[in-house]
Amino acid sequence: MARSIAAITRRQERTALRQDQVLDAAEVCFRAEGFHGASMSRISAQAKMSVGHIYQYFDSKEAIIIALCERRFSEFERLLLDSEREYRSEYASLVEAWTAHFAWWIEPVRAPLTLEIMSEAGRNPKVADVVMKIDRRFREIARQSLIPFAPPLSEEEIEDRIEAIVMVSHGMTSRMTADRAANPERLIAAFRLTVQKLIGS
Amino acid sequence: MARSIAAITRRQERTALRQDQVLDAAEVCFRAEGFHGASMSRISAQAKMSVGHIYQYFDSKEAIIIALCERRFSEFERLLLDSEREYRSEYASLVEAWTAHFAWWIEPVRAPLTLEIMSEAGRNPKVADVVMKIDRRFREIARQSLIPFAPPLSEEEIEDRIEAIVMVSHGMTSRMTADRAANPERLIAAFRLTVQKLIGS
Amino acid sequence: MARSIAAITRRQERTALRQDQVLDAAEVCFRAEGFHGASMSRISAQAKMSVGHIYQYFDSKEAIIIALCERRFSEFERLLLDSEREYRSEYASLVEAWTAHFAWWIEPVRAPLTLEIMSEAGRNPKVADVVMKIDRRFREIARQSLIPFAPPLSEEEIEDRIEAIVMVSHGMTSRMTADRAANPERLIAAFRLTVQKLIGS
Amino acid sequence: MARSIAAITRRQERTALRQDQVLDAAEVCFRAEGFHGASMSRISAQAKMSVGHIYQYFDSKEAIIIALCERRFSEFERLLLDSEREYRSEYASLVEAWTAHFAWWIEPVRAPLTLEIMSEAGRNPKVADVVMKIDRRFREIARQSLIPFAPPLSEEEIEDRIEAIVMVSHGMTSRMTADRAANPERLIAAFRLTVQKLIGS
DNA sequence: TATGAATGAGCCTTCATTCAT
DNA sequence: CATGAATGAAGGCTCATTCAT
Repeated sequence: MARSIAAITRRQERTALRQDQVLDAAEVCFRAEGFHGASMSRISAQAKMSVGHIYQYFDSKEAIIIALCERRFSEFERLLLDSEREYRSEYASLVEAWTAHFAWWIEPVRAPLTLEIMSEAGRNPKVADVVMKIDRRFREIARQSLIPFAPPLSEEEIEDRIEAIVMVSHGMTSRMTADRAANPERLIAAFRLTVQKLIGS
Repeated sequence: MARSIAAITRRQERTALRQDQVLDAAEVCFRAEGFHGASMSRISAQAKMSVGHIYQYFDSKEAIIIALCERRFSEFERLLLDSEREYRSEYASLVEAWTAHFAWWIEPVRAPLTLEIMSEAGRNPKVADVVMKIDRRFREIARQSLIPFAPPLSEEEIEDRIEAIVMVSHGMTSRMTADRAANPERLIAAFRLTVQKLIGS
Repeated sequence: MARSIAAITRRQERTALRQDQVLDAAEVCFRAEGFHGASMSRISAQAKMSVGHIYQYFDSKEAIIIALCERRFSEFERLLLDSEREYRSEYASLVEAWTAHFAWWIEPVRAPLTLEIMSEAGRNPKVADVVMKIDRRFREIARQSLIPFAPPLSEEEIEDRIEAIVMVSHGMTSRMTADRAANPERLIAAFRLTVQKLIGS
Repeated sequence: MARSIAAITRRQERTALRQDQVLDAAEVCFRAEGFHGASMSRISAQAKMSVGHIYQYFDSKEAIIIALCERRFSEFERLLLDSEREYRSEYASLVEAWTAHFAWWIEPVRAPLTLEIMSEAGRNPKVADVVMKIDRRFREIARQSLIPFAPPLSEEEIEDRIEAIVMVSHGMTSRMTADRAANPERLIAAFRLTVQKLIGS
């Protein structure tokens, strides 16, 4: 029995490993060719697995897309939670924490796929759901961080500020992707400035 | 002779008409399925033209994509130029003018395709070129509008502000596309707030 | 009435002119791309006529192919007849006359299309008919030229020699086309040698 | 391990089998419609394989054409080598050996495709390369066979004779293809006559 | 006479997915 | 568990031909 449980666990681990192997490959392909441009056969080559084998871990190409979105956002969520504890209700610290988070988003290997996800969310409800989930999650956390500054701010003012920050962060991703010449540091500087202005006293 | 000139003119008009007919159809299809998801045969059905006929006006599907990007951006440029004259160096007027412009961007029929364009720009240099052109154009205009506020602002501070505004505007498009539940008015309110904070005294 | 006849004549001349214009263009295109590879639209561009206009002179692309074959062979026939009178029953003169004729065939602009015609004749009965006609015509003439040498040759021996000469001439065309490095003069030398050996005493 | 090797071998055999299946079908189609007239879908029907499957064995239609040329010529080369040993420096034997070889070429299922290959070689460098290779190969062998007759012949005279023989052989193919009424035996008789005259004492 | 706009069938190729091994 | 052979629909694009002007 105990042995059987161990076996099951081992199997699950292997499955998780294989899935990541596929997702890593898919990420590379999707980044280079987009969701529609990438092909299962190229993904399988990149993953060094046979096509048939991939279908043992994912029902369809779309399932890979969804899983990739989820993985992407759960990484971000982990990042968010890790640093949440360190937030103090100090203005400077908050600005820096957010700046750091969104710097993560625009790392050149990340931005293009994120944008592809947002674009796909406009057509594919499943993708839209994943996006909406992380969006809500981030706003909760952001709200908690902003409440210490609340006294002078109405609830609505807080929401506007959060929306604004979400928008700039999306915008960074977009600029980073669309403009080969974009300078990440400049984008981050502009981001920091915006956040400062928005939550500054 | 006069007749021949008239004939040529008429032909040019018809060509322009047909091209627009294709671009309109392509816009609908691309919005619904993305650049790569849409098929020439569906575009041709939407345009009520035969596939072959479309190829008399555009060399390839990619050429349609490029033309669509250009059309999109030239509309925006016209909007920009039309209102440029009305800018006064009044703070309120400037904020409102910009808010109006970017409200144009996020009209629900427009945003998804814009995001698709940005995403495609990350892979397709030709699309990236078109995007870069309009980006530069907008920044020039924005710079002129911001100069009256310049005294207290260094050149670098102006550039940061422009970059920030560009980012929020991209972010509006992204949010509008990815979040079916997004409320345009809220997005615009957040946009206005950000601009106010950024160029406010 | 007389005027009407003149008008008709003029029209016929114009028609012939136009047809040649098309055939010249088709020859260029067919040489470069083969019968199937060449397109009516490219032929029309080369001919500096509209597609529709071409269809006023030829019923179909196939009709152009047939007409081209006929023109090719009637040129050759004219060449043949022109020099027939000069044949004397002298051995040297005959060899030289034939060598000259077949040198005409392998001029680099001519050979590839001839081979294409032979290949097409294998599938297209109409083309085969044209080929057969010129073949018969040539053999008649050749037979007349060989009769002076007849005394020592049986009818069958004459036919074998003619067949052999026809074959070498086809072979020149094939070699000239398929081997970019082929040296026309060497081919002609080999042709002359063969003819000498065949009809030599 | 042994099993794995056996498996690999079996796979290779199957691959070779499938490739031949495709080449056989392509040969039938190309013979009937030419390289450019034949369609992949018709080839796939003839091969009783799906189109997609064919593309697992050949990169493109052109690759099939090339492979077919190579197969054709390697069959001929094998024929050549097989009988090379039997050559004796006897005149009669040589004439008969060559006659037999070239009789192989003009078998009715073979000639049309050979001619198509020669025609295609005029446009397609890859095909031209294959043709040139077999041509060189044949000439080497022919040269060796002729050397015993060399004493009275200069090197140049040998080359002329070889060229002549090559030409007649191409010519047989051309005649066989273009003239439905051509009698193979007559063509072979004419071929034999030519060879006799050329290498006869 | 002359144009080229218009058609849609057909081209080569690639695709996501299934299944025998 | 793992492979890749197999499918055939669908992809972008070109074609010969017709016809309104």
